Amino acid sequence: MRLSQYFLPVTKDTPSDAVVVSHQLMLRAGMIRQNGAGIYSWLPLGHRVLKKIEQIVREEQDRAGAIEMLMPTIQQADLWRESGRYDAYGPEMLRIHDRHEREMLFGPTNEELITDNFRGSVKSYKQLPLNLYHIQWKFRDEVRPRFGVMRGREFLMKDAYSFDVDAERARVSYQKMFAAYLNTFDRLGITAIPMAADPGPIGGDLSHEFLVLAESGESEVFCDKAVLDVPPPGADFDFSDEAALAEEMDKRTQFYAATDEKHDEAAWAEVPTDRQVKARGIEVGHIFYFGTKYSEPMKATIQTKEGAVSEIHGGSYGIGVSRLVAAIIEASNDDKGIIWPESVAPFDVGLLNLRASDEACTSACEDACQRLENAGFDVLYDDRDERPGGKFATMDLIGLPWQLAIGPRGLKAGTVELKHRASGETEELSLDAAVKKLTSERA
RNA sequence: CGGAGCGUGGCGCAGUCUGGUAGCGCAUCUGGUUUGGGACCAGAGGGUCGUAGGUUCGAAUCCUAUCGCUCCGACCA
Repeated sequence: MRLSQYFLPVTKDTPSDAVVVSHQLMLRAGMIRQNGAGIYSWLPLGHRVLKKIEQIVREEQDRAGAIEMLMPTIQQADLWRESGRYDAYGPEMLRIHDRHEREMLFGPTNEELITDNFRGSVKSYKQLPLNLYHIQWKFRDEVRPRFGVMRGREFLMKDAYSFDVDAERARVSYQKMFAAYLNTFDRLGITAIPMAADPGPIGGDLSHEFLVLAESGESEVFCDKAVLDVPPPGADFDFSDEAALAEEMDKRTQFYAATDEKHDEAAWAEVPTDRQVKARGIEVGHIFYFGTKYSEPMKATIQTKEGAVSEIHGGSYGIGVSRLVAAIIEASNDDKGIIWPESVAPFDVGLLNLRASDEACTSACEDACQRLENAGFDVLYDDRDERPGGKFATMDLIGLPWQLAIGPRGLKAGTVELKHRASGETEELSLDAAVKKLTSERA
């Protein structure tokens, strides 16, 4: 992509409305633009990141056996009446009317809708277990939206819903999502700690929030440092191995980890002092088992092997996709700007033409661009005829993993400048060597 | 919803107290000089001061109402 033909409205000044670093950087890097409180347009650069995160989330859900579908953003009120949540949900749910004065709502979540989809088609235990998910925009009329897309009113969420024949099988479904979440966040380049959460009406131990440690986090968290060192299940993990699934969960839950809501001073005191981590965290995922909470009022039943009619046991599993964009930035930035993990960077390489008015320099850049793109890299090529200073600053701001700068001075010596954004390491090498290095780094 | 603050060109701000019809920096456009880490010179375009009333000869400035945004608190991916 040529920067001269792209839409990347970066700014030097920080908009005064933004107080947290991720919000400031997203505005400055031209990723988002505000429309109203908690409502944002995703500009091209932000959109690319959003889509990359979404894709990783999708791949990991698929790997864990969940099946993607898509439910509408606007729903009829009927189902919510049936579940009893139309009244229970409160003003956070945006209620609207269509032209016939029918009561509608902009979905804040989808338990009702998915349960309705399910009960209409699934009648037998033979069709279980089932885990259906979608990645869709939600709207919650938050009392106080803030921090940019961190707490927006409109936000993109992955929500999965599991259906099982009984509580025991539901536990396995839950553990699959637990493991999938660990892999997902790992691939996104962040450490998200699973923490005991309020289990809701069913009780038990099956509710966890996943939190990324960051100063601007909205929750206070307490955990045993050891939980941070447990490696993720990994790409080879076998989701059909139930013993391994249970173990992945146990490996972490053996250590103390809780948000302020669930904090237990007595248990905390037992954590060795040198391992106590007290910090702030951003909730990026939340999973819970809710049993028959929806299947009961909505009569989502199946026939068991024995021929009995039984309510299914459900769980739901959310990941805040749009929030993750901000969370990743919170976890990875410096005074110059964003530092994207390679997996979610909007482009792989920023190519800087240091002297666009120079024919030799420009043709060298074109050549480099072509070669990198042929090698499968997404390249953002700054081909504008401008002085170099601003180009470097812009590239640092938008935080692409690699910067390749080509100018007449280096060309005379046969070299280009390759900089690794995260480490700041810069080296002068031939274009061939640079392309080779990037290719091998990727592998 | 309770408390605090703010709305002036795309962005950051000054001007408001002490009314006299709008200014600065960045960005943008033109021409020129430049070009290896946010250049310089000259020129130009762009706002009628959130909106609506009111007071006044005259309102960005005073009064009233209203809309919006931000921050702190209670809730959530």
